[in-house]
Amino acid sequence: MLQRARVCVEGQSMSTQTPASTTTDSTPAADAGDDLQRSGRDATATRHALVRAARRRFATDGYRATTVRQIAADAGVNVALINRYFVSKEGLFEACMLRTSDELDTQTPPRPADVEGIIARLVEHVVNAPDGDDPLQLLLLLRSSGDENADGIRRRTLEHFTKRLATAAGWSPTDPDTADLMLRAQLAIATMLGVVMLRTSAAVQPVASAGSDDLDAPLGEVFRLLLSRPV
Amino acid sequence: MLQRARVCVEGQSMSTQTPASTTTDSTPAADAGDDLQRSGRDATATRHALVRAARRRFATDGYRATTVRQIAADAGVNVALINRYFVSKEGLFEACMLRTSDELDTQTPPRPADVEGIIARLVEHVVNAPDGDDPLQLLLLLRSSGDENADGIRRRTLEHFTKRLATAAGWSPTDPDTADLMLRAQLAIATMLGVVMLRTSAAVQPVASAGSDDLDAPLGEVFRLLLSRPV
DNA sequence: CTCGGGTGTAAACGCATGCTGACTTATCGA
DNA sequence: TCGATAAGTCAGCATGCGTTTACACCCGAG
Repeated sequence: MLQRARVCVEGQSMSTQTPASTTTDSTPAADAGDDLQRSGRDATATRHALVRAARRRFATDGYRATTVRQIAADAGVNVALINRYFVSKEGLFEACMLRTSDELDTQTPPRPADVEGIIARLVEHVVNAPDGDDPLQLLLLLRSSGDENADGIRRRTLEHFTKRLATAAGWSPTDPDTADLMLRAQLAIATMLGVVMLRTSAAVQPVASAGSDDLDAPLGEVFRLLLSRPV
Repeated sequence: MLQRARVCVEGQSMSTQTPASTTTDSTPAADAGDDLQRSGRDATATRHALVRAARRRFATDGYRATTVRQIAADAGVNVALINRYFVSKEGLFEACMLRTSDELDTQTPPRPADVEGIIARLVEHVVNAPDGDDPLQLLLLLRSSGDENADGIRRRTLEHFTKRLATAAGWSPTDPDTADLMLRAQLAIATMLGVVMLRTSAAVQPVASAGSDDLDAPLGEVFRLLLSRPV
């Protein structure tokens, strides 16, 4: 190892970030080449830019098809910095996965339950797939790096997300009546992932060009069927 | 191009195939290394073995992560024969995709409708995912090679499958009451793909180890909700 | 027998990839 | 002001990839 080798998630802990970067959060940015012309010399911003670019590339193109040079170019950063800050390509992927895991955590409630609200948010995620970064992070959960570490994180993230969703829908480890909610919540997640996949990666019609008006109703039905308790 | 460059699907048109190959069809064969110790000198059998091995590799590991040497080793065949018979790795992928497209075609009825029967078959496909070759071919539909040709075939296959399923469920291009069935059929396909993905690629619990008893009911509900006309 | 084409083999080529180590440049406290 | 250290740059290495080329083998037709 070189020096200290800090493979951190650099998530909610950073505060003084993004200098000279106008597109910080939820701007569309359909083109892959933003983050350019940064006024360097800011390690935190550099790491952030790398993770941002990497998440997009990994999610859309997959792990193997993405090259570190592409990521570095997208982030407007020298290639060697990937190895400096994340040790390896796989370390960067792991950081992306951890970040997605954290974001997913903050977006799903820990314990209580408001099934209709949850359903609405799930649908929103799927529908907004082509734009923004939020739905792409879902596709990241389907991408395998082939490495034990990163894929373990991926599996645990999906299982944790499942438990969160099932809990929000009323699952309880003690109540045998809610035992199947775990599996049902996971089927809902599988549906989400499948739809996002078809919409973005494969661009299959008609679902790829379907809007909120077309998708809200059937998706809501499916999620309601899976997550609402039959009283 | 070298000589004639026949990139054929070699599907239903071959009859005198598989000499000295005991495991021809639906044997489990969870290990990746069958097809070995072939008694060479049979181009048809060689092509068949290559496609068989390639489909498994492409479906499980993805296009980029699969190497031609792996495929050749799985098929018990020299690497150069891939280029001889399929011109390139991408040509082999295209042949795999075409074969999947054809098999999917023969398995879905062309016009009539027996929704319950269709649903039962869809569920069967998903549940049997870890074993056999049938469900793996579904994952192939999610894999992108990055090439225009193969990915076009993939998109068209998915769209054709959508139309088949919607038609079987009662969709008619003239009847406006059935207009949304197209999208609903595609959501059903997305659900299938998502579940198979979670079961095989990510091995996420509890869906990965769920059996027919656990999956039949909720999956049937979802497919029925999406495909059955509300009278 | 011999010839020729179909089949399989072995070795290597060119290239792109991930990664490394030595170097330069900016930043900031003493 | 100045040097120590962090931040970034550059050229190149080693490897694995897809592909190609040249060669050996088998077998039926003439």
